[in-house]
Amino acid sequence: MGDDTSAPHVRVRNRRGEGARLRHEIVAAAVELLDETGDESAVTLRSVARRVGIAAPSIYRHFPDQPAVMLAVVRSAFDELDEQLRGAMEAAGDAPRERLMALCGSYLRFAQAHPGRYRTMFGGLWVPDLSEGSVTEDDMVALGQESLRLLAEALEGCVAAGRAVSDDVPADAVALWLGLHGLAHQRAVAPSFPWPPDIAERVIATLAHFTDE
Amino acid sequence: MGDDTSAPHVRVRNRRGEGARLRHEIVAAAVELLDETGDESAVTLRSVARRVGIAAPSIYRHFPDQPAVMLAVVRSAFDELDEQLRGAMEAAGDAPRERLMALCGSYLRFAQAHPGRYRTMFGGLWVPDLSEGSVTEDDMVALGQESLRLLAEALEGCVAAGRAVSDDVPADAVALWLGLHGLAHQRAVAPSFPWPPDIAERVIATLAHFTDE
DNA sequence: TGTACATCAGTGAACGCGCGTTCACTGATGTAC
DNA sequence: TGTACATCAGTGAACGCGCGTTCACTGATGTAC
Repeated sequence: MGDDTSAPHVRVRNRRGEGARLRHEIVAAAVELLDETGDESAVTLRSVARRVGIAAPSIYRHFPDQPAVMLAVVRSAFDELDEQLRGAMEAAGDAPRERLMALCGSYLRFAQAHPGRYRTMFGGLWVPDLSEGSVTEDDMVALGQESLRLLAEALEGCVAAGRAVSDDVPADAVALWLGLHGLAHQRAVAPSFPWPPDIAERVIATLAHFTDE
Repeated sequence: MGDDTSAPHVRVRNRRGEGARLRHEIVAAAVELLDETGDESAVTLRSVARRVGIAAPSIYRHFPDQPAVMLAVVRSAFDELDEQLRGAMEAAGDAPRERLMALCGSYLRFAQAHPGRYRTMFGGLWVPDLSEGSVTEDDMVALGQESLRLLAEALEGCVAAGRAVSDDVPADAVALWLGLHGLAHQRAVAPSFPWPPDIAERVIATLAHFTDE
């Protein structure tokens, strides 16, 4: 398990103009390593290169340095989460409470399906030294914003329809997200904890302030 | 900042029978490094040795290997958290709701005062390869239990006094702890996030299911 | 239609570094007689 | 009271490793004429 010897993997070199494909392969391989090991320090330029089947220096044709690869990994993970959340909301139809529940369920499912990625996205440890290097503060601030926005929107929908109460929707959306995050994160870190079976519903229903009927 | 050259620091060698003192110095230095860098991968045997002012191999007189040092660090962090929580509850007097609020406030304060330590305690990344090495699964299961127990106890006190409602105190205690953890963790990771000023009270009061008056 | 050439994708060898760990050791401190 | 000796706390040099990164390069692919 986690054995690199399984993939000598003769690579076909990309044609001219298609070199950018390698960029995607690099990010995909890094995501694989993250999911398999659950440890961002296992995502090194050399391990990624081995996984892709290229020489390590080839990565420098596509990324300025190692933190840039990690940023691309985290970006793609957030993109995937956002996409999954939007898909779940669309599939849920128009009933506001069901939409919110679908959103929350989808969020938790993402974290359970990809614990290593989730932990890295929100773990804060991959964050590079911002004072130097290729990654800037601006690269990072926007990252978690979209999922929180969707949550606030769904909660607002419930409030508008009288299915939930709130004196401050943005603040309650943050509170709800914190509950989701606490559960998602801790489940990713300690899956063997004796979780109460209804813990997700308990957290969500409470923080959403659903009305009774 | 974070410059090791500042401490050449002539050490006085311990007398016979007092060698165990070095053990505490090692753990304390590791905790310092963790608090300063916020990065558990900065806690290496060599960096700890530099900080203490000893040669790296000296650590092996007191710990079997590197993961054992990390375990000792995390253990001591949990002990400190438990102690702080108990102190806060004692200082809070007998009113159950005030006791619970003091407990939650103390928990959040610990995380804000030591973000690096908090992230490491609950981040799950320092966890060594349990299949080999000196750290066993038993070493780990008990770690977060005590603070959760205190929380359940305080919540039960509120319910018994009619200051909170719950159909399942242990489960609601877990839910409350998840909210606290989500807030504590995310604040440690992203302090620059625009937190609503009353976010802590909002999370706690909601998940505690306080009764109205 | 042929050919010289620029470009592009990727390589192989090497660098210096910090790491965990091992080994045989040193020298001060206490103790048995 | 003196001294030989065991023990204890800690050391210095060395090992092999994987890492990020640099450098000069190779050879296939497309393009200008």
